[in-house]
Amino acid sequence: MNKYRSHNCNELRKSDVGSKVFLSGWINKKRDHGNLLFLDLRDNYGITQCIIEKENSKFDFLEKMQLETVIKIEGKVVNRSSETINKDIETGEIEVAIEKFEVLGTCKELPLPVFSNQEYAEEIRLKYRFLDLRRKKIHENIILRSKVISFIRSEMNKFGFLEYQTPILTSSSPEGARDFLVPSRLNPGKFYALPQAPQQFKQLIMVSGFDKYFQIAPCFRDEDARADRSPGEFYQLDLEMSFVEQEDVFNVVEKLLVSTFKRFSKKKLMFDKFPKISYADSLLQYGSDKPDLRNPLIIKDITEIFTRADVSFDIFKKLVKSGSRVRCIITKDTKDKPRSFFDGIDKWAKEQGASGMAYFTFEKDKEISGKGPVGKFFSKAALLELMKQTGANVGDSIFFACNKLKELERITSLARDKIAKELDLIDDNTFAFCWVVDYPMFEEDEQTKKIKFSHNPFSMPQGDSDKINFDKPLEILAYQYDIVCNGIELSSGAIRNHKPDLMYKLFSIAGYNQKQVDEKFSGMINALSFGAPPHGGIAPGIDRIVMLLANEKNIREVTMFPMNQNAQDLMMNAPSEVNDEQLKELSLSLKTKK
RNA sequence: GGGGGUGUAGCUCAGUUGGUUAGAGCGAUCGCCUGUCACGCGAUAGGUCGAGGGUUCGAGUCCCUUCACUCCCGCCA
Repeated sequence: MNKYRSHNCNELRKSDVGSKVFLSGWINKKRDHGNLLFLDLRDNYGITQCIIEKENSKFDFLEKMQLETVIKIEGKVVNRSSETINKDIETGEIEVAIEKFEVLGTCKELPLPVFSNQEYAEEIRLKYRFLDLRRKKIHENIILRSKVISFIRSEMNKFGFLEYQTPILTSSSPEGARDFLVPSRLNPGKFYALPQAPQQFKQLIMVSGFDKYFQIAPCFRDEDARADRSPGEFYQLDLEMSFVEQEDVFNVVEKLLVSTFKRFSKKKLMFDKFPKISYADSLLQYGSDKPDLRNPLIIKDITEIFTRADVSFDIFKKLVKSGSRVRCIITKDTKDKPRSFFDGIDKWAKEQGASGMAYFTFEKDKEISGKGPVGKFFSKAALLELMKQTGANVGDSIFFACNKLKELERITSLARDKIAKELDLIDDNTFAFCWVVDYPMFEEDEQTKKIKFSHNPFSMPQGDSDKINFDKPLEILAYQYDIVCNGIELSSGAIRNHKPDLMYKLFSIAGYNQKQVDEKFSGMINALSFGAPPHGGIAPGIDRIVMLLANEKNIREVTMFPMNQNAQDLMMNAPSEVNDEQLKELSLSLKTKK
């Protein structure tokens, strides 16, 4: 038995009554009755109520003790009478009668209370993160994160994957996010970059013949933060496999995510076998490549209707003639919804920067009619055709918008979400995973109109490499895929291009000549020409998985020591200035000096 | 880089149309209280109303500038 405790604060039960124990922990809460003091002692494991009476010579001293002081108490476990049992804590049937105690760590007046369910400003939570982390909810989130990570490690091992570390100091890459740079002392004027992901290394691990790799890998990207995106660093379950097709990667990841989510959440899984949706279909049906499949609403393209002579909705007809499209969302059996519901959506759409959402409800008295402000513009035949194309029935309503494709996708995607929330169609107690597949290899840069890689330049294009039509690069699809859960992008991956010739060809379309590719990706391209196996992988985001499991909307709630939005660590004061000596060693001088 | 929100006691917040001495709960300090588990009761202390400037007889409140935090857009293969 060690000198601090015989038991932890969640261990004592009725069967321990009568035994003498030592407990150490934090004073979570005191309830002072003047001649009788209740003191809740807390540690990582739980809470034990301790009591002391006036007769004890230590009473006055203990009565004055600050909350969050760390103490060791010595005493006897006693039974609680039935009416004083606390069912909310696991040790609630007993309490410890304090005989002696000792202060192990004093505590100043608290800048933020630990025992409270109040919300605090993040600034103060991050500055005193060690106090914040004592609080129940976040303490449990961090423990959950640890358990999820160990579970994933053990599952991956069971699947035959081995974990390998890859360098943290590596080279800057031209594609993707902004790099964090680290100046080299031994190589003046040169810089390392922190890896945005171990992308090239994991492929090199495959070329090195290791077959199945994984790593809980830190990734560093110098981009602006969001609620679900830490500035600076985050973690991925990075994995890669040799001699595999897309389907092999899917099988591993599906098994892993299903077992992880079933183990760590009570929510239902909508699919054990994740549906696959092509990128093109996803944009059409959901307006986004991150579809929330809990939402049953589907977007349909009804542009053709607006070319009919018996449709007189002239504003839309004119826009359609100049290249805009019309897309709609059907809501089931909404004929009795109040006018305010429909106008609310229209008003909301305008607030989102759209020109609004038109709507009407399909009604039938003797004949089909469209009830609503713009229903009158459609003939009976047009209405019937519209119902046929969209699957709408009498009593259903239609919301539609007209715009250029990209903007139309944006607004219908938002509307799909908004309408579903208004109608309460999304089951918050469900996880709906899906694969988004068949991403295009290239896309056109909106500003420069140049062709660029749409995702990962190392992805394998689909089809026989002899037969790919390189003259129409925007039509080339890649074996590139994403996992989406409840509208959140969890990860993306690909079957990689392991053929150097094909790689040069694809890079040339994106504007890199052979020499540039050799320079920028020397490690990779060199390796691929020495017998590279076909391989592929994926990298699910650990932080977002834990967010979903912990039901948190903010990534900082599942991160132990996060930085704030300006990428500062308020507790450690990072980043900080360095002295001239350090700069000199690194051959650096600062342009801006305060 | 741009847009929105917030900023008042250690913490969480209220503060009316611009009006005289800026409030509450929790916490702190002191006192009372032997069965609480958000214990209860009483008292006391605690404020550069984020900062600076302006309008006004008078500003927490209105205007301008600025700072911090946060959410979003851009960005993030």
